[in-house]
Amino acid sequence: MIAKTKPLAANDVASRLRDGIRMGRYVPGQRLVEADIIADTGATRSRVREALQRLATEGLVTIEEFRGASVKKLTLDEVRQIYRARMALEGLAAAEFATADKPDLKARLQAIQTEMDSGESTGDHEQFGRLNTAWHRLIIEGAGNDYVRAFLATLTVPIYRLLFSTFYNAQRIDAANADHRLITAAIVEGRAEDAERFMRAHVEQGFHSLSTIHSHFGN
Amino acid sequence: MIAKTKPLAANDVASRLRDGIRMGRYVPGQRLVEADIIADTGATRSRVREALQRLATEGLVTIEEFRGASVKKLTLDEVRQIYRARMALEGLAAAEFATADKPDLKARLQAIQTEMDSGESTGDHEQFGRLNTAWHRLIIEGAGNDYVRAFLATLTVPIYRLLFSTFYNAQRIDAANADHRLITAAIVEGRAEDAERFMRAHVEQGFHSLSTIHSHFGN
DNA sequence: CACAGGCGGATTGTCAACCATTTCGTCGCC
DNA sequence: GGCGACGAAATGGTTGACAATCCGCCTGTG
Repeated sequence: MIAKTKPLAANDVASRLRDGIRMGRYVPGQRLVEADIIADTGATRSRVREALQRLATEGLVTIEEFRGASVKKLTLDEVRQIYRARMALEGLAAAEFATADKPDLKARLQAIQTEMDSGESTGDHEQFGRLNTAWHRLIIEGAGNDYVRAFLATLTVPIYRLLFSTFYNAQRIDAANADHRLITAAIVEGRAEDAERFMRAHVEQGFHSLSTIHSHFGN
Repeated sequence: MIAKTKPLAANDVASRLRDGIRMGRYVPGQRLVEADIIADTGATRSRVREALQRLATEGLVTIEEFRGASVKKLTLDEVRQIYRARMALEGLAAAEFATADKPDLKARLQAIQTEMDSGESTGDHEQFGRLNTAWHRLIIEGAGNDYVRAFLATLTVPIYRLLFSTFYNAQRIDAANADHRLITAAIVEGRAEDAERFMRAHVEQGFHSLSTIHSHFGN
């Protein structure tokens, strides 16, 4: 990479805002005022506007005419739709990864799995959350489908905080890890159909656990 | 719609370019010069640039630094990835439509089906192409999942011309329509699993028919 | 005191002009 | 004919300005 002294490219501003939304620094419904972002990032207005446009096409923020950008609020039904799409796409990814001939990636998946197993009942939800995202991301990478990867990336961002909130229950962690074990084994052993079926069930289960907690879903 | 005297919004410019790419007015690899688009559409440069940026994030065009935008060339492997993603998402859409309680939409699907059946062996590939797109689009709409709809929209645009090229074979039309009949029946009768399985097989078959013709796939 | 209406600051939408940087064809020279 | 410099063309990006709109606040009236 090149170390530029330039202020900030539009991509950087977009990434920064994306992270801010993912990490909960910006809450749903909050307005993203151009001038504030300029003050924060030092980017020019055109850059900021371009970044906001990009986030809007990703569905992360909504732009209303003369009202500007605000972090998109998710309906429960929209969360459901996201999970259905994830079900189909991550299921596909698991199946493709299983049939792919990528021993090194499969070894890494197995490594993450054993790490999750070892720290399973410690109840460290933060560590499990990290391993969980790494596990999912590795499967997506293993599928080798860039379109699927891009779609899933945009699907995962708006529900990132919600994902973590489900793991505050130790029982849920154990259940999720049991799913993970099944899926990891199926992928490593090349059983594509099993991998897909288990992954779909896993994602669906994730939505059910989530919808029982659904607290914030503004209107 | 509102009849504005304004020149052209960025969205309009993007749609126009999208249609141009879909219809083959712009061929893969062709450069999209800002000044030409300005002359064509009457939009300002900022609009045009914004539109091109948007198309770039959609993956329709590639932007190289100081070289500008050009219509993206698709590798055969990329086409395969698109079809795999379509398989998963349209399969999901068929299943969701089957379980949904939308009698009017299902009736419209049946209507399109009978129209396709009636004109099946006439070999009118253009009409079949139109009905085919209407059929697929209706199923996506029937699923009621906006994320899936958006993803499939961006997936379908770059392969639109290729879709039509497979229908220049009357035999292929008959085979495709046989698939359609199975899927339509499954959706109308609410058999979600069948609808999904048949739709996945249908999309996969579409890729196979296409890959036997693969002539243009620059590099 | 309640409320309708207007006023002005704040924010966004849009454009035009400007300059730097790079690409690429062309022309002259060897 | 080949090669290098030059300049037009195209893009990347910034700045400033102005219009349109929203929203809080203030005032006048009943």
